[in-house]
Amino acid sequence: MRPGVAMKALSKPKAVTIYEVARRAGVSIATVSRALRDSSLVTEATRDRVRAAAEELNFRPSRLGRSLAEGRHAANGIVFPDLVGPYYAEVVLGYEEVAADLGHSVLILATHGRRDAAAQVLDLASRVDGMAIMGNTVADDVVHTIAAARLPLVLLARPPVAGVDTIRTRNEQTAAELAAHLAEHGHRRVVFLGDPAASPDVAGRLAGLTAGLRAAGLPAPTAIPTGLDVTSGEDATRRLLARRGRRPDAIVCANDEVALGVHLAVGATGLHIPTDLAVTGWDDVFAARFAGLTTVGQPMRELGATAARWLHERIAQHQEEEQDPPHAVRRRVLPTRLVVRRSCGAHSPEV
Amino acid sequence: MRPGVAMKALSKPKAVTIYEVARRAGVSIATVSRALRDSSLVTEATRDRVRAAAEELNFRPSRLGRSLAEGRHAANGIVFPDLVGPYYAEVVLGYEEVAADLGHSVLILATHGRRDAAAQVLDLASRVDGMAIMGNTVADDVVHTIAAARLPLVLLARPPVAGVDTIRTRNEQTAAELAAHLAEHGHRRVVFLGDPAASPDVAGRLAGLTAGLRAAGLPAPTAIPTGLDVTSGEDATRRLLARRGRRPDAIVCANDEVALGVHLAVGATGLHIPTDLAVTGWDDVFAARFAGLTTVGQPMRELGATAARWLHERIAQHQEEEQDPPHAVRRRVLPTRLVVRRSCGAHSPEV
DNA sequence: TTGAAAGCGATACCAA
DNA sequence: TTGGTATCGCTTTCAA
Repeated sequence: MRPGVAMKALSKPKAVTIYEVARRAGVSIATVSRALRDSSLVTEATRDRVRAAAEELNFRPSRLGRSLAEGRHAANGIVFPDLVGPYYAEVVLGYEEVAADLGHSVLILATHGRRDAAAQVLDLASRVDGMAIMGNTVADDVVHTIAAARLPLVLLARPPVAGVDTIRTRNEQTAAELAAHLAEHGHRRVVFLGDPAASPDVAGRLAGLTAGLRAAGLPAPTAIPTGLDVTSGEDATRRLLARRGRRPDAIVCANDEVALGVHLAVGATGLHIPTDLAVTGWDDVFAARFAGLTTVGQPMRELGATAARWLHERIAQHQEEEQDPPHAVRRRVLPTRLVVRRSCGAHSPEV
Repeated sequence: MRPGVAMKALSKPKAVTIYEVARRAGVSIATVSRALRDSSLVTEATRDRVRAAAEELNFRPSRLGRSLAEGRHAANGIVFPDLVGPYYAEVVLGYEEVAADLGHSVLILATHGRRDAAAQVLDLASRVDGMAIMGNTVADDVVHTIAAARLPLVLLARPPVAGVDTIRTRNEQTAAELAAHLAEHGHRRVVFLGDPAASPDVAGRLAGLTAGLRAAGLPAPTAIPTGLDVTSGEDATRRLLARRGRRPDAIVCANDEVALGVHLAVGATGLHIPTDLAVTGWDDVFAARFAGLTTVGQPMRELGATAARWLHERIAQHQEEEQDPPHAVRRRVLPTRLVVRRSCGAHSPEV
């Protein structure tokens, strides 16, 4: 035994290819390919022989070779701002589950507000047969670029772009309901915590709130731009309560984490929710239930699942159809529902 | 204008390839490749010409072509059971963030307890340069198969496998601390809600609890196999409280969702936590704070981040090094910490 | 500095 | 039914 040779043999482990299987089975690579893909064009005997050879060599076909030849990735992607908080995780979960069932691998990309997000999204585009893009992740021109390249696309929780499917959840209308509810409970001075510029959803909620308050004969809410996490909610609340002048009697938050931050900060001051101050959130995250937070529930799982389903259809159409007229652009707004708990001053025992 | 031709032109949109860029720029494809990848082997003039041509044609290099030629995917994967609950989402987030920073795309795969999980994982293996596998997703033999194929691998929250890196969080020791804490508060009759067979983590927690109680001179806990979600916790609690005989005075749960389920079910009976019954969870999810739940915090983000970092190192080593001796197998157990809140009977004002 | 051509690992067409 | 071979789109020697 020559040690030098043994050493060499271990370096750069090459994967087993279809050629080796062919040689071992004594057939051509074409036959191997057919045998392994259950083509009816091979004798049972040959197929078994090939199978055995593949088995012995522990052959796993290269995805790259396959995809290049087939002209498809059998994978698709989803782009979201971040995975912090339950909201995006739920959407991604709904997406992954459906996509996997439909035979696609799933690539995820969290942009984290990075400046080079566009480049990352473009890179992702080169790895998939289609992708879903959520909220405020990339600018419209990037979406246009990708759409122009004819990559199947679905937009989530984002303003529509011409020619591209879009799914959103209802913001304005339910926010108006929330406003009406607050008005009924006698709240007059309403503050909104959230940055409408940060996300289309937030903007919609503020718009609906404003409209709802107006309809109840109340003044527009004071909007205070705030991040979407707990800490932002706490900080904003501390600043707000430290201000001189009349205290607001209701704080409507852009999402539940902010509202829970408010909850914590208010608790620390000795003020009581909802007696001294009403607080509401949005999303109905798991924790909202335990904090008794009035909020708005939205079908996050379904949002992701629908996106995956639509995307699948677009991809299938893209790959199969020869004639051009693609079916009409789809738009859908999923319903949301007001979830009343203690924090808004209601006295229903609902939990 | 001939409509027929125009129609035809629209079907099967072919992507722009390097050949067209080459033709347009009046150079060879080799030069295009070099120019676009900032090789020092091209004149500035040529490079600019190529760049311009690429720009005009809106050329995006094919990932498949590139990867096939380079022999790497520039992508890696993470396998987890599900994305339900905050735990896995956090781990995946930590993973994605680091992996993206290191230039890898991320493929996710939730096995959802499917029977064909092994096949899915094997498929994933053919799409990545390395992968992280969490908890109870696939059997050890699948892990062995993948490891044998020399695909870089990191195991998460899972018993070690020979030759493969593993990262876990501390279970036994902290569970024993928890037991001691409960004993101090005078709890004697302890029930454990969770299925040790379901996950190595759960088994570790039960083992630590048992050891801790024994050390305090108390009998072993009664273990009731339970799922890991809220509903399972509620159901188990209802059954437990309906049983005749002495009620337990502490329920230790395998994770926070179960504990919060207990919380809800107990609340519905009119019993009071912690006066009538102590309850503890595990994970310190966001909601635990608002439910006043005593639990154990673990660094989920860091778990994912570390996995991504280790995997990156393994991949780099795998692709670059010629000589064989790979560096030693790594094992790490990340620390966890007891988070005492109201639900265990402590009277600390901590929130 | 540039170009021709040999891979990379499959699929699928066309003959045999 | 099988085999030979072109093809997918790129990277990277090897020559010029």
